[in-house]
Amino acid sequence: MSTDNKKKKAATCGQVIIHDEIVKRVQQNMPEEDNLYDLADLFKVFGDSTRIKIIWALFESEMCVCDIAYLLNMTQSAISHQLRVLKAAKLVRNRRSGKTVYYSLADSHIKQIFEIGMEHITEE
Amino acid sequence: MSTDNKKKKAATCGQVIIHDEIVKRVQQNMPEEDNLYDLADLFKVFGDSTRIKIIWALFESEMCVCDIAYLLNMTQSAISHQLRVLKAAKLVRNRRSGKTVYYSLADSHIKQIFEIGMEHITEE
DNA sequence: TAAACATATGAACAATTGTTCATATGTTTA
DNA sequence: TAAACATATGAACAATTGTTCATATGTTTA
Repeated sequence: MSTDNKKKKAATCGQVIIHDEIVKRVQQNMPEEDNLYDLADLFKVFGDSTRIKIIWALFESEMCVCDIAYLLNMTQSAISHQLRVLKAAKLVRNRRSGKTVYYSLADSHIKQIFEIGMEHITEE
Repeated sequence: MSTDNKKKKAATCGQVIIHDEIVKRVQQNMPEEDNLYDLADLFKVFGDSTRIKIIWALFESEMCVCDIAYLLNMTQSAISHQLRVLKAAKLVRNRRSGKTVYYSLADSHIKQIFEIGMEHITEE
C-alpha cells in the first residue's frame, strides 16, 4: 500500500513534488482561513515586549494603569494604548473603582503559552 | 500579618497604589529583559498568517519551498522570505536534496502553543 | 461647581514588516 | 559546459505599528 508512491505535479514550479494524500491531509487539517487570521492576530498581541511585560505584571495581581506605568517605567499613555490592544484581544478585563481603573488577566491560557514559549527560547 | 495594608506611592502619578510586596514580587518574577525580548520576538514570528499557514502545513510532513508555495497559493519568493524568518527563530530546519530544499518543523512545542491559542480564540 | 486627578484617545511620526520584482546562487542534466 | 531549474536574496514600496504629545473624558473632593 505505501509502496505505491503516487506523485503529483505542483502547479507553481512544475516540479514533481508532494504526494496527493499529503496535499489532501494539509487541506483537510488546515483550520478555517478566519481562524488562521485570528490566531495570527492573537500572537501579534504577544509579539511586543511592552505587552509581554504588562501581562507578566498582571500574573501577580490586578493593577491600575498607573501601577503598570510605574512598574514598567513608561508613560501612562503608552500603557493605556497597549491595554486597549490587550482588551480588544480579550486578554485583560478592567473594572473601575472611582477614578482608578484596575486591569486583570482575562484568560487562563496565557501563562501556559508563555511558559512553553520560554521553553523554546531557553532550550537552544 | 495581612491585616497590615502598607501602601506605597508610585512615582509616576503620585497616587497611592500597589502594596510594596506586590511591587517586589513583580520585580522578582519578571524574567530577564533579554528573555522578554526573545519571547516577544518568538510570538512576533507567529503573528503572521502566512507563517502560521506554513507551520500548519509542516505539521503534516516535511515539504520543499515549491510545495508550500503551491499549497498556500503564494509566490516562491514570498515563501522563501518567510521560511528564512522561521529558520532564524529556530522553528524550522531544512535539508537540501539536489536542487530541492526540504523544510520541516524543528520544535515540538509549536503544536501545543497553537492549540492553546486556538482554544483562546474559539472559546469566546 | 471648580479643581484635581486617573485614564482614554486622536494625530503625527519614525520604525518595522510583508510582498513583489529582478536577479544571484547552487545543483543537476543533456 | 551550457541550459534548466529550485531556492535565496537585495531593493523598493505600501502598510502596519508603538510611542509621544496634547487634550478629552470620567470621577472625586473641597
